Amino acid sequence: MRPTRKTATLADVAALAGVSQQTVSRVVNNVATVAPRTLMRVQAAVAELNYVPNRLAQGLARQRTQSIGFATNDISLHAPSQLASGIERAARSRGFSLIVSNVYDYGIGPVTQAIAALTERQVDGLLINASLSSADAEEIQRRFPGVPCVFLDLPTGAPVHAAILDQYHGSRLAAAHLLELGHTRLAFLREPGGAVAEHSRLAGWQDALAGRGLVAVCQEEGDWSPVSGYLATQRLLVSGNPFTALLVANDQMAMGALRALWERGLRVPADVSVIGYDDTPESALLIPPLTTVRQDFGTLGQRAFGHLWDLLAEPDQPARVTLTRPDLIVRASTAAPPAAGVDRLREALNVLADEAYWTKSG
Amino acid sequence: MRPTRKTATLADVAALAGVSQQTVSRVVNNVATVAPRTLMRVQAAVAELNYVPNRLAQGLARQRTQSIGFATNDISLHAPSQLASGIERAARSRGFSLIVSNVYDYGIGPVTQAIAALTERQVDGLLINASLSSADAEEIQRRFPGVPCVFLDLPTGAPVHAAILDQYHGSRLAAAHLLELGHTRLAFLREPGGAVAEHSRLAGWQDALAGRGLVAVCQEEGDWSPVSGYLATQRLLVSGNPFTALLVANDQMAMGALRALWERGLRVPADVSVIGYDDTPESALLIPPLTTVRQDFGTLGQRAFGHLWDLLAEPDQPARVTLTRPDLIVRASTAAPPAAGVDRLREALNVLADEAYWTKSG
DNA sequence: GTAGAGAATGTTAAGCCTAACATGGATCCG
DNA sequence: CGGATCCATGTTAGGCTTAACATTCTCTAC
Repeated sequence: MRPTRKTATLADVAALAGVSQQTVSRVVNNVATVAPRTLMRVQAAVAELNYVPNRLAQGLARQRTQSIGFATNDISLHAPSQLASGIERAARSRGFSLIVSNVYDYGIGPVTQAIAALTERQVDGLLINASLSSADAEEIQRRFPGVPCVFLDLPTGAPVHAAILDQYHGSRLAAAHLLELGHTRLAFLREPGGAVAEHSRLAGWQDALAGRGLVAVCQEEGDWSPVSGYLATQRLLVSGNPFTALLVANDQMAMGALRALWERGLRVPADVSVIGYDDTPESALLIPPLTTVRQDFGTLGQRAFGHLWDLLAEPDQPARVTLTRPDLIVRASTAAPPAAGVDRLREALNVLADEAYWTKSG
Repeated sequence: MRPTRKTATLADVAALAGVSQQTVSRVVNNVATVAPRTLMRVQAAVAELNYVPNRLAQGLARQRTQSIGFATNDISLHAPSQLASGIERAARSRGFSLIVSNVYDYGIGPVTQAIAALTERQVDGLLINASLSSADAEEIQRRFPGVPCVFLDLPTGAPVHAAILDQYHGSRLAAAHLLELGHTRLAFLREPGGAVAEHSRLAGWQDALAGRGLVAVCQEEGDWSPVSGYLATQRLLVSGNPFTALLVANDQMAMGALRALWERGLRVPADVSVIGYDDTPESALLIPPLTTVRQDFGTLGQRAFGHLWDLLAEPDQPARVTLTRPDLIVRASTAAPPAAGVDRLREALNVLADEAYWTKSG
């Protein structure tokens, strides 16, 4: 056994104070009554030895670790890092620690892996922020029985505990705004993997358009990064399907889009309207300020922890979904379509529109 | 005692396989030789019961938890979240988990608090990303003896283990670039708390200017956010001290600065040069693309974990600092000062320059 | 004066795992 | 054939804490 025992244990404190370990435990946890004299002696000993309970041993004995796991898409991204911050704040204020486990790929497998790393550590509960279908979420619940889970990115109707932003609603809002302005030729710059998730931002756009009998004139996929938005927009511009409005799955990609349009000499919103998603701190200061859908991930994180907290107290309650509806923030990047229609765009791009597709969707 | 024992333990596996716990432990940890027949029986039992070792118990027995703590400034910010991502990746690939603890304020107190939440959990080591002086770092080492620490934001000469970006060097680079272009009237938009840290970005600017006998024409402080950069730039513009170049402590604030200048009708870089710091994914796509200092926090995070990993294997090695020098990325937001000097700026702002200050610093 | 209640404290046995030592058998050698 | 050696496995004693029960002591009430 390693002899380098550096931190004091209950036994040390008990010996110094001349009481049993249990009494010290009672003092430290402030439980049951301890005689005032004893209390003082013990507190003095605790202070002198600088005693701090070992949470590992505590966890083993109590079968509660006061820690929660956060399995998330790459935490360096906007949403996950905001969430993490909110969760950590709420967790620590109640004595909980946060263990983070990145999900490195799409699909249920990588999520399960990430969660396994957390449950091994006996976390009391899980917060899961990964793009999952309703069925995936249920499968995960089954795979880790007895571990309270709150999901953060799910279809609204999933039969599990969830604290979610109604992204579908938000993206419908965005699309509706453009439709109301009179746009009929819309392009999508969708999120990665969005095509498969029924609650994706893409889905909201599609359904809003479908309500008017429209489909996207063209669409491309990005990876959330500004540069992917830039490149995808370039591809959209040369696709031969001119558009007067562009729906983008997040603000960072929208920023790249703004740049790509600017490089082609296209004015936003005079020639093309652009709408983003998230309302990052940058968005209001872009040129032009970006119309977008506001989501407050920090608050969502705190709320999600609150939900999990309830669940820890009463694990068998029926599945409950806390839904937060995002708001549309109308700024200066959207306007009515140009009177000249897509003429200017065509001209700027110097492309011949694909007439067949054109007539069909316009 | 709670009877809801859900996960299998070593004892369960041992009973099923008809061997001792120790033998199961040997199989699971792949240590010492086990007879092939026994091995198979045990593996079958492990698979059947879905046995996974309890890391809490393991940690208690081994006195090693295979977890590390990350004490950091608000993880929702650019640098911390990038760091966290890199650290988590490196850590998990070696079987370590990452516990995150936010530091909610400046100074050594909040850092100590954040760390305490981690050491209670018996983390094997610490990665600390908080703006600290050399003395603070030593104090922290003393406060948590026996816990290997690697610091991520320190003066270069600190006598502790550190993996740092030479921010001082980076900001000197930025200032030198502007000086070479011929600017003599420079303004600073510094980081929060920067005024007190000898290794701050502010310090690099100051020293570079001092090398030419210059001081900043005016300066303001931001909180890293784009909007703070916007507001601070507005204050700079009306301060009565015209400048031809603006040094900003991070790209997000620089973005706000760009906007503020644009609103006043000032062209970048024709009227004012702007230089940022970090090279965020957005920076290359701004209008104009931002000249900045590139820092790769993700890689730094991985490297820092590597450093800590070495330290875990051999805790008593002498303090070592891994220094990474950032690069200046010259894009389109910087150029020679306008021939007309600050006339255009004055005109745009319609202010009377404070002649006293003017003569002194110009 | 003594039963009974209640307060203050102690003792024991977990919680799940590993380290260190112990044992039993097979193998080998002179 | 006895003892040394090695392999495969078991036993015991922790690691640090808490839960559950046990004990002692002091009051109170009849």
